[in-house]
Amino acid sequence: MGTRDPFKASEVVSRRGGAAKQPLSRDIIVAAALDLLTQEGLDGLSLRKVAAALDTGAASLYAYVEDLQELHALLLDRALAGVDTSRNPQQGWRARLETLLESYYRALSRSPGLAQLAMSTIAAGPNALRIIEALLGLLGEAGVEQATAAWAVDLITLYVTAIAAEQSQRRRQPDPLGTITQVVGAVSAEEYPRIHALRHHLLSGSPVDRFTWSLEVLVKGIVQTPRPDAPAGKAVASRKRMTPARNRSSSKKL
Amino acid sequence: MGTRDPFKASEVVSRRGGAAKQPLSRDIIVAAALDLLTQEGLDGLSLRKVAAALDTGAASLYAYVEDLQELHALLLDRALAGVDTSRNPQQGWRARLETLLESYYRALSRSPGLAQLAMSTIAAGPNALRIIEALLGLLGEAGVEQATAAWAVDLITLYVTAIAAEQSQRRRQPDPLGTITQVVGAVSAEEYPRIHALRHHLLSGSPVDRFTWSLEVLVKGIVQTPRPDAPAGKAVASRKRMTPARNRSSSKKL
DNA sequence: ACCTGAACACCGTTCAAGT
DNA sequence: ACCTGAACACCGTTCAAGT
Repeated sequence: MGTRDPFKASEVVSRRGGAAKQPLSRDIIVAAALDLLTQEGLDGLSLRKVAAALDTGAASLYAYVEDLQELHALLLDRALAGVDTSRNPQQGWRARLETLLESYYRALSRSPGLAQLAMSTIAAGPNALRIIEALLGLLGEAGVEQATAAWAVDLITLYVTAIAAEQSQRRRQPDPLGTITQVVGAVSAEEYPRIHALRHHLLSGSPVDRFTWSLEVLVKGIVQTPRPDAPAGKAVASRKRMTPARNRSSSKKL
Repeated sequence: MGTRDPFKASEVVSRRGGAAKQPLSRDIIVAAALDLLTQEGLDGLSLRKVAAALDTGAASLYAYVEDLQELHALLLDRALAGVDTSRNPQQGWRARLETLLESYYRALSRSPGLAQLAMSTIAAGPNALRIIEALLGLLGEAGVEQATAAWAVDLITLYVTAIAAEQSQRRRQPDPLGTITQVVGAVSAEEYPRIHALRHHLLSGSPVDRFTWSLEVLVKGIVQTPRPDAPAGKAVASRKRMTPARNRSSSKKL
């Protein structure tokens, strides 16, 4: 194990002969970790490797970071820095919502394993808060009651994270035997008639088409589904019978 | 500790003085792993510990299981065995859908870490297929066009898994500093006015209430949102009356 | 065939000791 | 104060050797 590996992979390497090590800092550590995550995926990310990339030992990182878990959280928030929440007043709430969530989705998909990491890390950094704030604003514009919007934000972000995680990892495995494709394609028509009949539909559609469709599902559902305990104030009077938002025809049974 | 006898935690322990080791088998390995997962969570699950519980070395497991990943997949499917897909013809599709998904959700929530595991494991075992098959049937009854139902199943299962994972891990941390509760509760009113204003709403609601609400959102959205490339006109336009999913006589292209 | 101890190449985290 | 080598207690996986 050569300790002096010229394997730095960071900006400041050495000026002349000597090894001019940059001073450690939270920021540099997080940057190196994100680099590593991007290049090697979640499994390739370790404190030891981050330390090695910074030409030090793993123990040194503990002066700046509590934990591997904390590093994960910092990593996630830094990755979310790229999400654009600026308002474009030209567009309606719906278009802006879609733009924002696509940006969110793309940020999580940028590095393999980032979305996976997001599924096991609570996103509560400044960038996550900025995104939530923006979402609340958009849902408000959409006329969603406040208490409902609070839950809706959770639902939406959870879903975007989940779908990014699912797809990031579908990409990890080119086509081993266990893949959905193989299983669904070979399913027995007697045992699972519906899966068999729909096997092509189940696998069809580009990620972006599915994403767009799912978003539409969520938005439509959210706009029409008040929280059970929502104030009966202006929009909804849902106490026992759930009546669709505003005044739709109340015929919808089943 | 000290829940069971010595250390075995499985049926066949020792008959007489000697240590009568049960023969290994896939089934026994998976059972031991599920035990371990239930008792110690995902982080406490390892091939070495499973082997130790079965009084052997980790290497021995490789005769029955390809991989840790494969063990995960087997584990997940075994956990899904408890999901009830039997039809109760007394109830409408909606009630049955809710029952099924609650059962699914509960199965994933039974062991800590199981839902997390599910997020990084493709569920394609017989029990997963059985659940998908049932979901397709229910969506068909709901009048959802077939191609749309195929995508909807993905959306629904992904969501149930994700919310189970989120909550299973919210339970892991009682209340360290980074928790959502702490962050959201202390957010600055100037920087994040909307989060601040809604901070109580954001945290309110029991898991089951949120789950039920989310499900309603999804179902309403799905019923009303055909796939972009779905056959137009024919069946479910937007919210017309549901057809009793009976007359399959008309030409069912695709 | 089935099983296994030992080894290999890794982990996160702690700590006494260095500067 | 900051940094570190070494150690501790773990991992998944492989393999030659045992029965």
